[in-house]
Amino acid sequence: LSLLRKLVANALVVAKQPAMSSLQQRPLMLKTRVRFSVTVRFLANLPVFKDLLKVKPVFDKDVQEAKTIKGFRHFEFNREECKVLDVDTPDGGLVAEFGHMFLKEKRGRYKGSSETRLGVTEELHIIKFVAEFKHAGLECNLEASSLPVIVISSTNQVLSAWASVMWYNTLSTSEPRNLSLFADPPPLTWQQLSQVLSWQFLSVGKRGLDEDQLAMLRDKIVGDGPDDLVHWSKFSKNEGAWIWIDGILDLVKKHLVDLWRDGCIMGFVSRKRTLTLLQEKQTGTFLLRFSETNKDGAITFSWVEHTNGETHVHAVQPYTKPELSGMCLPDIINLYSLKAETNVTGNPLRYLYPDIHKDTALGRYYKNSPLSATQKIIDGYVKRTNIPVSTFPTPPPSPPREIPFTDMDMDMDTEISMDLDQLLQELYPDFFGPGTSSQSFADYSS
Amino acid sequence: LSLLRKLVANALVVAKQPAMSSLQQRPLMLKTRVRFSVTVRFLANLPVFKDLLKVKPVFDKDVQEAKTIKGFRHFEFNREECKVLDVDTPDGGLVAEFGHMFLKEKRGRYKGSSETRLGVTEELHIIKFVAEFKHAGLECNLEASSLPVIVISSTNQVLSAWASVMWYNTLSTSEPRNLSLFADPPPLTWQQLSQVLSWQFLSVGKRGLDEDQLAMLRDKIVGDGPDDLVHWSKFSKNEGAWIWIDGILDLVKKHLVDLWRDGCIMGFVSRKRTLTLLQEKQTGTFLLRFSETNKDGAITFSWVEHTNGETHVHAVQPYTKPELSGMCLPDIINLYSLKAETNVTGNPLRYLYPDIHKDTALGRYYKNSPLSATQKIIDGYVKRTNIPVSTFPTPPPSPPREIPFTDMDMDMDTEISMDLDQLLQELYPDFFGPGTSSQSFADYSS
DNA sequence: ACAGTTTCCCGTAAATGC
DNA sequence: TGCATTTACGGGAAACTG
Repeated sequence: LSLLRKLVANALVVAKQPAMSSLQQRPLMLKTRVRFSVTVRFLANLPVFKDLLKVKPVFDKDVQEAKTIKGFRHFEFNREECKVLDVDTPDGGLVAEFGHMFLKEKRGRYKGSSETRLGVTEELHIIKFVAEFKHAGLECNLEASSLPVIVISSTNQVLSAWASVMWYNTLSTSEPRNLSLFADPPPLTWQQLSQVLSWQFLSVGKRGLDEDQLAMLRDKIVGDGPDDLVHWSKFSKNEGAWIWIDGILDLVKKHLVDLWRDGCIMGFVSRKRTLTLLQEKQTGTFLLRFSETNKDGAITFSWVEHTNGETHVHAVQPYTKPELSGMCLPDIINLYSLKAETNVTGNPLRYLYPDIHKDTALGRYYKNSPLSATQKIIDGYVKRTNIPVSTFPTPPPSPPREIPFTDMDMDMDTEISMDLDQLLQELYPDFFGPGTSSQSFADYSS
Repeated sequence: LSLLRKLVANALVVAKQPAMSSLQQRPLMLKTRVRFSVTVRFLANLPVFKDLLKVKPVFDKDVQEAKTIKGFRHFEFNREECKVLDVDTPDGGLVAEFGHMFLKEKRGRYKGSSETRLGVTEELHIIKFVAEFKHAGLECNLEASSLPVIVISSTNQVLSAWASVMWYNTLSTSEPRNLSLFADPPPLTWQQLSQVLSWQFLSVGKRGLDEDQLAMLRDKIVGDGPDDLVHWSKFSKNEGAWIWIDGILDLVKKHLVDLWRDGCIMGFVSRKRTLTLLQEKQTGTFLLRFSETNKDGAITFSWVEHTNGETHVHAVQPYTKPELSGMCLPDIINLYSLKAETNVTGNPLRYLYPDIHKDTALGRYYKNSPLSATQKIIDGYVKRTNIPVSTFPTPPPSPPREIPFTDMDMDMDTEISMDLDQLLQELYPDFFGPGTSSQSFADYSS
């Protein structure tokens, strides 16, 4: 999520007449000590007022919350500055642009006795633009308000600030501006939240979430509670859904935009459903799904194998962002190999679910193109590629496990995994003996 | 290279008596807008003076160069501040510590008519500490000078600043302090430079450079000129030796400290010498050498192969820092495999030059330990490793080429490589036909 | 002691200046 | 215009602070 650095106040409103402002009701995000610019536009397009209107930005003017919410932070601009509204060249309106502005915190937070206490990314601030208008004995005050602003001091707060943005935006389509929204934040219906989440993927990856993906998310986030409501604290808290989804959004943005846009990634599918879907398909059918445990975004592929009348579904250890920096997912899929002790190697991945040949689905994304593959020597050096290899997993697939957010906890999750490993060891002791996988390639010329 | 952030002025000298200062003659590096601290210590250990000495740091006081060298930058401290010398708790000396200081550039460079023009990392500045001493009618001025200071504004200048530091330090062991050193910088003898370079490796990797390594560097840097002198402009310029060596230092620091410290890396060996050394050894003998073309530090391995009475020496495409972040060099060596069309795979690397088995030399650094390799499934996921693979390079090794810095130029170098490829293609057309290296693994279950 | 919050600063990219 | 130098700021980590 890149920071919004351009704050545009579209309206300068005549005092006491809060007309206009057909603004989208979205809060903005500003980082202290980072430059931004604001443009104020006088919507009444009257060049007559030229040179008569002096505008000045004021932070949190008349904001009640600043004096009632305990610990509410105070900020100020780097400089006190007035600007005269001038004619905008293209369309002739009156504008003033404040450039090179930044925000710094003023010492002395409000230490009221109020019981409400907000996290910094739950504080909603306002930038007001005030202007005096004096002409021919007439005198009146003009005021225009920016959208609500969330002020952060570090990029590590973008995550939770963005959660606030989404929550506020969704609720503000129905309610009027409420800067105390997070003092007692209303829940969202799943219908509302799912739409917002889908938009995030649309915005980052040019494709929203489909019914199946949303259904999986609904199971994880809402569970089978009595109602369809998602509560703010549950959504935004450390182990909540948002941190996980945001990690995936970032993963998509950095490494999977094309694949996601073209619908190659099923992504949000439970293990259980993966099993159900794949076991009916032919050997070599695989699908891509996001890790449900990795908080930083990770993706794995699962594939099905029918041998000797048995059906196995396997899933590879999820790939993380640093790993995908080394090799893109299509190449990984293209090169992935299984290795048995007998040294027979092969790629178990053949058809992207439901039945599209992997080269048809992903061929256009391969970086290791056949062309460059013909060059075995470059600049006198022997070329090389990394081949992702697993040792042949003949044990059956792990039993599916569901991890609803409602009760999710990393420690518990780890324990489940341990039990699972133990179970596997009991069922298939042969596969857990002392192995030699890292040495079992035939030694060269031996 | 991490920035030196602690500037310690050990001496406060009575005016006109530049005694003491058994300081190492090393310039320091300071970055504008980055905090540092200075401690001034009054070496005459007399607590009698307590509360009588007020010290104040002044930047470039009385520095002639600031007024004679064209474009010389001016700086000032973030605040004017005097401090009273106080008793230092442990040893009873008089000290004042200036913390939270930083430097910012003052507008208005000196635009003298002098013909000398220095790069910013060639400017040598001074911080002086001045004190007035008044007692019983007596009055005198005390002054102490810091070591020379190189002021940079970005970490991208550390590279060339460090070159200046080395040059200055080497020359200052014989000459007195000379802030105009780089106006007409004297050359260093190879003897001097080689010692400095060896120190860099000692400092970064706990092991200096041996005779063979220095001989190779001498060939590259001095060539076979009439004398042993290395000139500043040649050393520090963009295509000079330092940028290349610094890239290697950084590579060692980030990914190869252990290997370097234990002497596993021959590193500075020419291609020609690599050929000579390896062709006498048994098949599977390899050595590690740094890339001579990659400016950001890269390492490759060369190995020898005797088959059918022919001897071939091959070198793998060099590994860069980002690649080594994904897998450490010992693991790469341990897992490296050659692949022929017949699907026979194997690791051609067996003995670290001269004849140490690779597991003996590198085994302790393997991250993919046999223990973890026994686990084929983790948390229900199939484990995986990346195996670095090359397609069998049957053509003979590339003809050795020497790249002396004296005439080195990247463009030319690239052309040489192109010619080399063309040559290889003419000699061994079979190996440049349409290949299938990325698909030639047997397809799973086909 | 600790968690939420801010500062610090490297390293890269972009902007600026000459 | 190109190169030298500075600024900008994301991101990770340390420092702060109640």
